[in-house]
Formats: sequence, C-alpha cells, structure tokens
Amino acid sequence: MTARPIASANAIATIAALIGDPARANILSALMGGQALTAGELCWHAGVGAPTTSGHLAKLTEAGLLAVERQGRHRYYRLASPVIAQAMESLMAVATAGPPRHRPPGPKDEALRAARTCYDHLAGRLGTALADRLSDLRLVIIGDGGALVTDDGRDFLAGLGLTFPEAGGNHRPLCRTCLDWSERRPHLAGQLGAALLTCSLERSWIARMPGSRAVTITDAGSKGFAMVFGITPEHLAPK
Amino acid sequence: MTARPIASANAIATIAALIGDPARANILSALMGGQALTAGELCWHAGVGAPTTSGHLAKLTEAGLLAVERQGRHRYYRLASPVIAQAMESLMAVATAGPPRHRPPGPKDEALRAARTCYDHLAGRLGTALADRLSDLRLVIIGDGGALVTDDGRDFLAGLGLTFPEAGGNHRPLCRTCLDWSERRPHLAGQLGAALLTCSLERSWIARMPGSRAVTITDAGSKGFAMVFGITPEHLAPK
DNA sequence: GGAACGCTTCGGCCATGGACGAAGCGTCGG
DNA sequence: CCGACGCTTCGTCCATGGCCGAAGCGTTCC
Repeated sequence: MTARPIASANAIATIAALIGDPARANILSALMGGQALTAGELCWHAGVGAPTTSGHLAKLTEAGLLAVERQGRHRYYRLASPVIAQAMESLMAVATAGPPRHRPPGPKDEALRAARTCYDHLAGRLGTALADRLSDLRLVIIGDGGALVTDDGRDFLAGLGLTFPEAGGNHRPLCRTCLDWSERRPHLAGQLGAALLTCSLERSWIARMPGSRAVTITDAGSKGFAMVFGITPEHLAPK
Repeated sequence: MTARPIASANAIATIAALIGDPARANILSALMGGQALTAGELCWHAGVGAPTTSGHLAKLTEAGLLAVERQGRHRYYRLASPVIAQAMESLMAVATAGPPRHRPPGPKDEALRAARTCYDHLAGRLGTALADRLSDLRLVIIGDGGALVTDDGRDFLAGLGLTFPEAGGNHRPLCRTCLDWSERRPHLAGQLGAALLTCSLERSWIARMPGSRAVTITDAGSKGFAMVFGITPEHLAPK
C-alpha cells in the first residue's frame, strides 16, 4: 500500500538528478555564459577526465538539456533552451537563500559580483544598475516579479539601434526580470536583456573574461554607461 | 591541471542532488500545496518506508529546504521558503519543455489540469482563467514575465476584502506571474495569488482534494467565479 | 502505569552510477 | 597517406547513498 504520487514529480527528479552531479553542474554553469563550448573546454570545466565528460554530455543531450553542433572535429555544446538557465538561476537562488551558511567570497567571485553574463544578459552590479537606471528613467517599469517596457523605453532603445517585435504571441518575452543571486535584486532579462548585452559587447563597453562568466567594463564602457544610462562608479562599487 | 570552476556550481549541484532523488522529489511535490504535512503523510507520498523518509526529511531540513515544527507527537514539515517552490516549478518547466516526450495524461492529471494549488496560489485552467479575466478587466497588467496591479485592481480587490501593503521594500512581491506547466501560460502568484486562493477557500468556492494538489470547484464556486470574475464554464473546459 | 502511536536512530545489505585506462572512430595537417 | 588530434565507446572498478528491519525515544490515550 505504498504511494501513488503525482506523476510529474519523477520528471522533476530526473532533471534535478541530472543537474545534481558536480561535474554536470559545472558543465551547465560554464554554459550559462550563453556561448557554445567544445567538449574539450567543458571537460576542463567539469574537472573530470575526457571519457567521463563525454558520458555526462551524452546524458545531458539525451535529456534535452544541451544541444550539440558538430563543426569539423569539434563538437560545440550549448544550453538547449533559456528555461534551463532560468532553472539553474532558481536553484542558485535556493542555494544562497538557504540558512545563513558561510559563502566564501574569493577573488574570482568579486569579479562575478561586479559584472557577469547570466545566460544571454547582464547580471551582477552592472546588471542591477542598468535595471535601476532604466527604471528611474521610466523606460521600463519594474513591477513585482516582472517588467514592462514603456513607450518612452521603446523610443530610447530604438535610438540605440535596438528594435523589437510587438509584445504578445508566442515568441520570447520582450523584457522580464531575473533575480540576481549576488545582489539579491532584479536585473533585466528577456529580449531586452539580451540586446543590451549584445549591444554592450559590440561597442566594446564590456569584454568577456576567458573561462568565466565574468565580464570586465572597459574604459569606453565606463564612459558609455555613464553617458547613455547615467551609471556612475558608485553604482558599481562593491557593497 | 584539472579545473578551477565557479564555486557556486557546487552549491547548485548540492541542491539539485537533493531534489534529484525520486522519494525526495515526491516529498517536495507534496509540499508544493503550501500546507505543512506530517512525516507520516510525507512517508506515504514519498513511496518509501518510514525510516527512509525520516532520513530524507532530515537531509532536506538540514539543507534548509524544509522547515519543521513539532506539535504533540507529530512533526509538521513545510517548504522553508517560496523560492523552493519556484525552483521546483522551474524544473517542471524544463521537464515539460524538453524534447517532445510522451507525457501520459491519466485521470488524476486531468483533475490537476483543471484546478490545483501551486504552492500558495491557484494554477491549472482555473488559475490561468483568473489571470486572463483580471487582465481583461484591466485590474492587473500582465506583461512579459511579470504583472502589475492597477489602481482599479486595488479598488476591486479591496471590495473583496483583500488589502495589501504598498509595493516596494523587502516584503513579498504583491503580484507576479508563474508559468503554468499544464496550460503553458501564466497564472498569478505573489501576495495577490495567495490572497485569491485563501479567499476562494474561505468562501468554499473550491475544496482541496485530499492527498493531492488538485482542488475541485464547488457549486458556490461556479457561481462565485462567474459573478465576480465573469469566468464561464467554457473557460474551464479541457483543451 | 501501560499500551499504542509517531517518528527517529542504528546497522547492514545492495544497486546505481561515476570514475578512469585503453581502444576505436572521424577529421585535420603536412 | 600517415600521424596528431578531438571525441566517443567499451570494460572495469569502486564508493556513494538509498533502502529496510529492529530497536529506541518521546507523546498521547485509556
């Protein structure tokens, strides 16, 4: 007379178990940057040998968490869908929200806290500062758990060369918020968030740090973010 | 020369591994209903023996996923925080979004699809219908990934006897959206979502089905939802 | 006070699955 | 065409951890 539980619980368990292995979590974490990586690079990130990594990648791909693309003798793996990144962030939120455990800051973490990519958009102090400024300027309205782009906001973004399809329909949300795990406040995701990241990279306002999700703000970036969004160094200072 | 990965990946793995066990996933799923359950009830949901369940509960509590409260000779367990439920929903979204796997509907699933609780708010066709109607009536504005309550909405809710603190600050979001895994469209969560569920239960518009997250709509509920929100039987019909 | 109950702890069994070395494919470079 | 390279498959080892029965502790009921 044992249980007959809700069927979907097993589906959750399957996915969670997949993420629950340290090597696989490292792989997924590395891919949260949004760029596709080769099996070799992921092997390095995973911290295990090549055969083991290959097995993990096969499982993740089989489960639909990763997508793979062959290119020459390399195989490029990437997250199969943004919802995967979202789930990872949710788990990260649980991990940091838990009991007041010691969370070692570390030097590399400081870089991550300052500015990093979160799948395909900006996070960290830079990400939250952008969200704050856009909100202050009434270009987006950040509500509880979500965000809307105002007409002013559309005009402003068009001025930056960023245009978007109309809201609604089945395509990707124009703008949504994403809880920043280091700042504990929202930053902007969705099409808008992705466009801001792309735009910042194209203008060389930020540069990716190799082997990390962290990004550095260039001199041009300091000027650019200040000029366009009014972001001051104080916004980006730790604490 | 093995890896030096991002520290937080291990934190994710720990949490995910915890959720990744079928018995524990069942326990967490059962608690998604928002009410606290005794170890014995959870034992039934978990589908394993009492000693095993006790071990799982200890692990989950130790990790900060569950909170426990002793009451007489019973111990009531509940999710330690809403972010846990959010993470579970994210994982569910990944599970259903994945490859077009067969997902067996089943009779009990139909009840879940019709109306169920999602942690502390309503989901399923009833949940999405409520969200739709509130949106149609311009009481809330459902944007991409988020929701805002309008002034009209506040007045309307006040008329139902529901009042909320001002937005902003550190307290819980007034209203946010939550992706409905069965309808693939948003329903309303946050304080507003919780209040709607409580209100519906108090008025006996809905009744919990024992041992399940599903709820049934009472006769009074059919009238009430139609009268107050304009929800018709068509809104609640399958497909 | 004693028995029933709810839950946890202890001890031991066993399967799952993650790890690596060696070998097997495909691709690129000279 | 051969060797180096990138990645995967195969086979094997081994530890982690889930599971249960028995026993222990605290609470409630009669």
